This record gives sequence, C-alpha cells and structure tokens, in this order.
Amino acid sequence: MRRAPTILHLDMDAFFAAAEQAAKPSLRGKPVVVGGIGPRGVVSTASYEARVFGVRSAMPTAQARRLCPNAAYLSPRFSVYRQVSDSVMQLLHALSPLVEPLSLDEAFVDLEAGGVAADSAAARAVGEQLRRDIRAVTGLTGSVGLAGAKMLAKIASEAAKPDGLRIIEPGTERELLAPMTVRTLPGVGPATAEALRRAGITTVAETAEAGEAELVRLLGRAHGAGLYAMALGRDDRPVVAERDAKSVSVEDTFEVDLTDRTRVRNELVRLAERCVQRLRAAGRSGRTVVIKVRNYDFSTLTRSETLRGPTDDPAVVREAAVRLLDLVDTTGGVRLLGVGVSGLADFTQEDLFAQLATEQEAAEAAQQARGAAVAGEEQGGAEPEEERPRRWHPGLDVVHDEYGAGWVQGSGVGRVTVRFEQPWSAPGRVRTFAVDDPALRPGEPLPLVGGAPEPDPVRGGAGPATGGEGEASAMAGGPMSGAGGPDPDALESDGPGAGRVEPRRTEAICREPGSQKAERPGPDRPEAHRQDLVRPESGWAGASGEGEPVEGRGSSGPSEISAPGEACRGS
DNA sequence: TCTGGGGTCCTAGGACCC
DNA sequence: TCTGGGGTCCTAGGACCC
Repeated sequence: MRRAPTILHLDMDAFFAAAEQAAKPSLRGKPVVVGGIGPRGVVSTASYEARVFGVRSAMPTAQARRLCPNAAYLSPRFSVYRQVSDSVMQLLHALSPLVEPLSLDEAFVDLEAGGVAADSAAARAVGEQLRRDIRAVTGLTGSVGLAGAKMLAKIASEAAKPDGLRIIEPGTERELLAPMTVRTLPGVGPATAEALRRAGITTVAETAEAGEAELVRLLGRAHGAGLYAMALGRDDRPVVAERDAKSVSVEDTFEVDLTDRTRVRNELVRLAERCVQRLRAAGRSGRTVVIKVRNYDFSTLTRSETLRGPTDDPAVVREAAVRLLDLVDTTGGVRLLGVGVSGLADFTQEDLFAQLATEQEAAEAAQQARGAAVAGEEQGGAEPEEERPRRWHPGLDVVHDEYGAGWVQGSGVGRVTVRFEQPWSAPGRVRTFAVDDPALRPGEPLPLVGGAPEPDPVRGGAGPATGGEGEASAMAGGPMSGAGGPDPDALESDGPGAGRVEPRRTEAICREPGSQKAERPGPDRPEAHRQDLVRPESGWAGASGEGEPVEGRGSSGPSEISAPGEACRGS
C-alpha cells in the first residue's frame, strides 16, 4: 500500500457498444446491445441507453430483447475492438513501462514506476490528460480510478463511471469501504457472498470484524486470508507487465443439442484443430489436453490427459481429444463442446522424427483428399469458396458496388438490409438487397476516427447520401440491379443529424444513484467472444429476420428507434 | 429467463516417492 | 503390526473475472 494514489485503473465505458456507436452514426444515443445473436446468445455489453431498460451483461439475449425490443442487436467485431484497444494501450505505455492489461478495455498502470506522478495532484493531472487523449485518439470515453492499491483503483474507476475520474486517498480506504457490500471486493461472487451471508456477513466492515480465522474457516485458506486483507484495504499486489498465457481453449455452444455421436465427434475434431491453430499462432505448445462437455441439462464435465511432452501437433491433440470423448456418455444431447491445451511451453520436445513422420502423413492425407476431390467423390460440404459470408450478421461491415461502405442491419427471408454510413458521416440510410446480390460483399472495418472522407467508391455515381439512385434490388427473387425509382427505405430514413443525441445525455440518465453499483456482474463485461456459433444448418437468420425491428425489414431499423423512455417502456 | 467464450486460481483426493 | 509425514504430479470440479 503506497502513500500516494499512483496506481491507475482504466476502464473503457460500455466498450463494445460504444465502439459500435462510434462506427455507426445512426446508433448514437440509441440503445445498442452487443453479444450473441442466436437463440442461446448472451449479452456482452449494453450501451448506457439500453441499460436504462434493464439490459445487463451476461443476460440471455432473448431476455434483453423482451426488455428492450427496439435496441440494435449486433454481433461483436473483435478486430475493431482490438484495434481501438491497441491504441489505448499505447497511450498507457507512454505513462509507464508497467502496464497490466486485464482485457481489451481495462488495464492497471503503475504511475510511480513511470515517474510521471508522485503525489495525488500529479496523479489526477495524469489521469485527466489520459482521458482527454483517449477521447481524441479513439473517440470513446474511459473512466479512471486512482489509489494506492490495485483493488482500490478498480473500485475507484467503477465509482467514476461513466466518463469520470475518482481518487481514493490513501488513509481513507477503510472508512470508504466499510459500508459497502462485500460484493464490491474482487473475488466475491454469488457463491462467496451467499456463504458469507449465511454467516451474517454482508458488508466489508462485517467482513473485517469477522477476523481472518473465521473467514478461512468459511472460505478456505487462500480465499479467506485474501478476503480478510482486502476488507482491511490491504492489497500489495504489484502491477505486472506481461504474463504468459497458461492455457488455450476453444468451445462452441450449439443452437440445437447434438445427439448424433458421429456429429459430436466431428465437431470435437474441428475444435481440436481450431485450438491447435491458436496454440501455434501464439508460438506455444502444451502438454495437457482437456475436453469439455456440457449436456442438455447444463451439467458440465471435463476430461483431461497429460502427454509425455508438450506438443503443437494437430493429430496428437485431435487423437487425445477423441480418446477423452470415449470416456463420456453423450446420450441425451450435447449443448457445448470444448477443447483446450494447458501446461504450455514455448517449444516442442517431441522428437524430430515423430514430427517429420506426422507431417508426412498429413501431406499424404492431403494428397489423397485432393485426389478424391478430383475424382468427384467429395460430398456436399465443400462447395467452391465464395467471397460472400454464409450469413449476414447484424453489424457486419459490407461494401456495395454502387452505394459504398455500410453495415448489415438485419437479414432474413432471402434479404439483407444494409445501412450505408461511415463513422464520420451523417446517419445514413437503409437499403434492402437479395442475400445473393453480387454487388454486395463483406467489407473491412473502418477506423473510428481520422478516417478521411474518402473519394466515393462508386465510379461516376453519386455518393450514398445523395439519393435518387433508386432501389438496388428487392424481394426474394434474384438480383434486380439498377432499377429506377425512389427507394422507399431511403424516404423513411433519417435525414442528416436526425435523431442524434449526445451520448453524454443518456449516460447521465443511467447514472441514477446506486443503480450501477448494486448490480453484478458489472456493467462492462466486454470480454465475451464469438457468439456466431450457429452451425450452418440451424439457421438463425430466418428466425432473427422475422419480425425483429432492428434486424430486418427495411425501414423499421435503428432509424426508428425511439429515444430511451419512449419506445422500450413497458413492453 | 434459461443461461457465451476465454481465461485464472484454488481445492481435494489419489498415486507415487522418499 | 500398525501407521508416519511431506512433496509432487495428475485429475476433476468449482468460483470468479471480463
């Protein structure tokens, strides 16, 4: 515990949702929910406008839709968030060599080690400047906590949200923490809180009064002792720059439980290969292979096997995974499968000959596969590689030959609805195309700031905002390009600036006393991941396209999203 | 309401060794 | 003949975090 508040914790505000609002002008000031779009999806991040309606991180998306049917529901675009995160982390590294990232949107910084602040006033100045810099570089807001210990800095940034800065002065922490719920302390989740509650402990003060011995008795050695220290405001953990990953894993939840044993096996093999790809990309190898199986009833089990030495050989991992699967009863249905590797090393100890042998095998197998393909023996699965995605996820970046850059607002019943706008443009308008319209293809994410209004990608055509080009195509039939006539969607779309609300205003609405802190999991849990796990045949697109205000149907998109307090109320 | 994906750390029991 | 401790490794599960 230091005598000056020189440990800084930065937490970006509603990170994923804020990034989407920055990228999509028509969504600014509107409720936005980023997360899994499928029937089993959960919310990663809700914008502050969506939180007004009770939408929270980790909530099933289906429940969020009931609470706030008019929000924009978007799949995460991790490449964009990573890019923004990198530029934020760069700003942090300018302050100190000791930067400890906790996730894409969160990090500790040791200001003392950086020599940029030795007292409270200096720390505040650094924190405020950092917030300005983040805004200038990314267009997004972040909240800063400053204290003499990590735990307190994190509590401070939470209290500062959104778009604020808070200092906990060393010496004041016990008084400050005393009345707070024990859930405030890191490491206290639902189970620990319940165990403590049964012992009559609900506040931090009561936790401290209970004493270390009692807490150890209730919670076990490590957890009890750690919690006792935290309750006293004691936390000596240093800011640690880089930590090597200890495991790599991938998992998929299926839209419909898998019952066919062969299918389960095939999916597991796919996962094993994906896992090894990630392992190799990280330049690592591992010794323990783990599989995870979640059953139809949500019961979950793991099976693991430790090899004689570390490997990054897909065949070795795949075979271990399949062996482990043989130990598991999957009758009744499998909801989720996962494959992981732990016991990571930086190199492989497998003997060179074995390595060469498997590579040769793989080469031969590939050769055979090619032969089979040529002979026309391949069945259905491997259709020729198309440039278009199998599904048009809401939020996906696209480019249209005629209308330029935009993003998918929704899709279904053979159509895809696109809003043509860029981060620096006015809110754009919506057009609907056939899903197989050849003029429409996936596009690169655009930078959130500094994107020069590029020359119009449309050769000789008017820009997307000019209007009058007519409907591109429509209806479930094939592409009907270039027909004239006004675009009905365009007529109903936002004019420039319409419906624009300064984000700050609605954030303020959300900032009701106590409304944030009482809630766990916290308001920002953007570390969720691929939600687009739907297997091709299960087809969420039809489901989501039908009757979803944001995701489909021409004009009823975000352009018609009402301000918070109007539309979403009482549905 | 029906529960994602990617991680970390801890506990506990059994095997095995000294 | 009945019963040591301690250490390490492996496996399984659970809590927690974002």
